[in-house]
Amino acid sequence: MAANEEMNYLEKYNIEDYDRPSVTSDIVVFSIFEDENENRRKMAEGKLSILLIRRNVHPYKDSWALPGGFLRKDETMEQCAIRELCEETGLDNARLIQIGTFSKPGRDMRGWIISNAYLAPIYGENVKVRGGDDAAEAAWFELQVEYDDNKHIYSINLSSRDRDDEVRLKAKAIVKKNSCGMDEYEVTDNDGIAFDHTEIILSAYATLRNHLESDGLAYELLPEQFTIMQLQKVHEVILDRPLLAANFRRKIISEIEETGIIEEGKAFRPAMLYRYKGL
Amino acid sequence: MAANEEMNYLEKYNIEDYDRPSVTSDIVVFSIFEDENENRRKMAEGKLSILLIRRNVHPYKDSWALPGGFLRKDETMEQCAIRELCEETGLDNARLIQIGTFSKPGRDMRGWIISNAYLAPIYGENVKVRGGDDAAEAAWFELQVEYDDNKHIYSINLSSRDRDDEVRLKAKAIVKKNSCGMDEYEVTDNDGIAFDHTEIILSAYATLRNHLESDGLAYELLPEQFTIMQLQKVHEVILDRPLLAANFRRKIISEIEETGIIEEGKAFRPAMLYRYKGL
DNA sequence: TCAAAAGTGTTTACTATACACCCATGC
DNA sequence: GCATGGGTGTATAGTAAACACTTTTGA
Repeated sequence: MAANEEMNYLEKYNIEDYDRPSVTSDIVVFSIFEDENENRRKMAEGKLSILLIRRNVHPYKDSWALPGGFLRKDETMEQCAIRELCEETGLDNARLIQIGTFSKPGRDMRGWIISNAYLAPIYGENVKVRGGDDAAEAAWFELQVEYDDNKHIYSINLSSRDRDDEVRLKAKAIVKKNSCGMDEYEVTDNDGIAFDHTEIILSAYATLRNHLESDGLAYELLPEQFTIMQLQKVHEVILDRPLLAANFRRKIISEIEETGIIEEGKAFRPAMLYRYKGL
Repeated sequence: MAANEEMNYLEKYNIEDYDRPSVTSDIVVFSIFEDENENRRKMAEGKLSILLIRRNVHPYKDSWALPGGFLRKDETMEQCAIRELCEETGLDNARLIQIGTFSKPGRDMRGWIISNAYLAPIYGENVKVRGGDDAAEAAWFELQVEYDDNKHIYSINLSSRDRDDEVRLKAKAIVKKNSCGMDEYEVTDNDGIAFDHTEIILSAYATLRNHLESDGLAYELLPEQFTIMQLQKVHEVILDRPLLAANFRRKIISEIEETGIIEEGKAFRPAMLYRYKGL
């Protein structure tokens, strides 16, 4: 009886009667690339970078944007993000962390479009990036974030890697608590970053820093086998401060294990390679 | 020129061409209610409770569900959640924490509907709850969550407060890591909880525990002025373990301040009332 | 007087931090 | 030899946990 009634109801129910938004995922793909090394005695420094695509369609044609795309009917939000990430990088086993929902009315001039944003830390050394259908090209940008503690202003600088013509993008944003106590970024200056992607990048950066130690994200940015110093450099680049090697070793030694393999070819004492125990 | 070209493009662009989901917010409203006190010498114990509504429309007619509703064109996702919370409780200044996106195909038999879920810890002592348009009634349910460490199974028990006929809801779920390393709940048993709301409640509970200390959520569950022991009871109920009063006091004393007012009327030494300094 | 919370003091263990020191390597 | 990272030891400071003890209240 009740089941019958329910079936009747569902048949009459037409979801088209209500206004609906388009839903997208945007992904902030992080990777760390080693600089060219001028001094053989020193370890290479790394730069935190994110993947951007240059749009070849309107709106924001020729601007740089985060990779992402529309949610399809047969997939979850995460699967959508994984699919987009895979289209862009070929990687299909990355870890994704949800950053939040971006839904401010007017954020996309094409209409009512909301975005669920994710971050994906990857080891990008061997990854070939390629643009999707609405992108002319994809490129890595070194990310530099500065924070003015007094004015609560974040400045971000992005500069392209591996391109003949260097591209530089800049933006500034003020952090505020919104009406329900969440951090929110209000962009005040923007040079070359499409949509509200500055806010998404800043949120992703904050989430990456917060989840770095508690969630083992640093290991995603390294190959499966790595030295402790490589792991330390990842932490240093993301936390943006130097760490003491002796203390760092003791702190993380319990969550990694020796591979037995010893690194060769460096102009200093060779190090053991470790792997993540996976908590 | 370029601006003109962009305008032309946007005019031709028809967002209706693409398939779109309906988007809702669901809110897990937490509150702690003191039990009746049989012993005047003891402080009342509290029970963690959540707010559910009984659906009076299909699907899941007569089942209990989380309050929530459809996203409107002129609001953000958070504003949608605030609006729904206000409709249900009259509160318009609660803190909301985003739990995540629930988007599994088929999660709602009415069609393609995805949900962004939030949690809202509130001080509910004086709040009158009422159902919205698709709800026959709203009621508080005491929430009890148990975890089997070996089998990775969560059991949740909900039992109604302040109702003539006691309602009991139950469910079990297995925790797994999904393909991108996030925790996911797979419901194995369910008695009376609508949609995938068991998963949402479990995610909310985990988020509440995780953010309790780092984010000052405990203060949302108390009136503006409170004793340290009241604050400790909130922590104890949520973390589900006893704490030592002497240590707890020292741990949180730096984030609260004295009001100067001293509690009266208890059958034991009166306590200072404090307020949250707000980090 | 008594039970229970309010509040202080103290001991012990653990963790974070800083730094001194030796080792191993390629140039 | 020497600069640099690899790795160990150790002293100090701060925090967390456990517990003993005194104070204050209403019944």
